[in-house]
Amino acid sequence: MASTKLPARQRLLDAADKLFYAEGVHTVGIDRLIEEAGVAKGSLFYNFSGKDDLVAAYLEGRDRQRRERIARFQQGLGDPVDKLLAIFDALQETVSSPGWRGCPFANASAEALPGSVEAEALRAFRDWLSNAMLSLCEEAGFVEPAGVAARLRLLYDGAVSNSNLDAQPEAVGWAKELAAKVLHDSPRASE
Amino acid sequence: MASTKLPARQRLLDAADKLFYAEGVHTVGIDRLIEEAGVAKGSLFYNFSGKDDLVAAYLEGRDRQRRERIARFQQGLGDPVDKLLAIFDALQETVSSPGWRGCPFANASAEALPGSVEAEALRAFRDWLSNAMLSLCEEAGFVEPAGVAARLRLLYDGAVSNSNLDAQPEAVGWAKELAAKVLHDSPRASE
DNA sequence: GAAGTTTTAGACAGATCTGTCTGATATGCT
DNA sequence: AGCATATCAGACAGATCTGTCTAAAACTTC
Repeated sequence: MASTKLPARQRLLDAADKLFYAEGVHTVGIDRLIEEAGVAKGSLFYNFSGKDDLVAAYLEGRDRQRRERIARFQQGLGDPVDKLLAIFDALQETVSSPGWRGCPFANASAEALPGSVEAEALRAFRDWLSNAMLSLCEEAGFVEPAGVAARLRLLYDGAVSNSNLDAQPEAVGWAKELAAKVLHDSPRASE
Repeated sequence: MASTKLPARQRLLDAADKLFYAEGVHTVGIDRLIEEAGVAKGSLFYNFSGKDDLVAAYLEGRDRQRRERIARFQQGLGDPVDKLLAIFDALQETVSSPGWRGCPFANASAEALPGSVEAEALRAFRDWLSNAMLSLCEEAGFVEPAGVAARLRLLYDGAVSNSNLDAQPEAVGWAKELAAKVLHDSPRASE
């Protein structure tokens, strides 16, 4: 047999990532999780302070994953406009991956109370992406970087929402196309 | 005192509309509902077959509301392009209303199973809106009506998502602006 | 091999939530 | 008045879910 018996903590994280995303953090209970992970209930509470803690860890993992994916697509690009468009390429990969079921942060916090770990994770990722877009728009020398960034954000959100709800992966392509148009048409200060 | 003591069914619908939207269909339990409505628990099950039935009724009401709002903004307009843009005006009103907390259908079905009343309600509204947009794009004589409609849908979804998650009501204005650009730039068959 | 850490299986407590049931009471119609 | 419908208050059942606890076993590390 394989010698790769991962520690309980890791198996729980794997099970959480799979089940929480596929079925929802509220829907999946502790019993389902430990069964999927193949660990005892006690191990969950030994490694995590509770379900919320595991949910937070799951969302942190997704957050890190997304940032890394975007960074990977931006690697080697110098032009900030190219970097902005690369964000849509990263999204294309995200929504094309098997089992795509929409933004994990939005799903988890859809009916969560403000201040919950779910709501905080959503906010953290959104703020990071918004700031990243804004910085690139400033770097690109747009006269109104905030306005350009906001429009890109709108297209990004639309693509996420649309690709999920209508199961249309092409949505990201349309969004990128419109984003390119916005970037092309927006006035830039002469350098 | 006022003689306007509404029947239990109506008071339950009012309470459901308020609480389900504000706090989520999963978060709000039966006890909260009957307390808010000021009815006995028995009355809930006398008028509805169960919580799901009440959820369905709540979502049906929201669906009707949205369609009526769109119809109201389209009233008197002849040009299909104007009617398409009027959809964004209706959305502007929607997201500007106090207590806006995002699309009720998306919220309710965020973690719902496929086939649930929540998922069905979401699908019903989405299909209706997509078809309405497509019909108007055809009527307007676009060479590729489906592509134009899909792009408008993307902008609509982006505006909904963005206005909620970032609390930016201006998002709808940007979406309408981009929609106008799409409608203006898309090729139309000569009539 | 001894000591400390990690994991196991599962019973159990405590909270919560949907839905049922009862029996009395109110309301509206004829 | 009389009868069907609608509503009331609340106890109760049954399911589910998070988290605790226990006592033994396995694994690590020195």
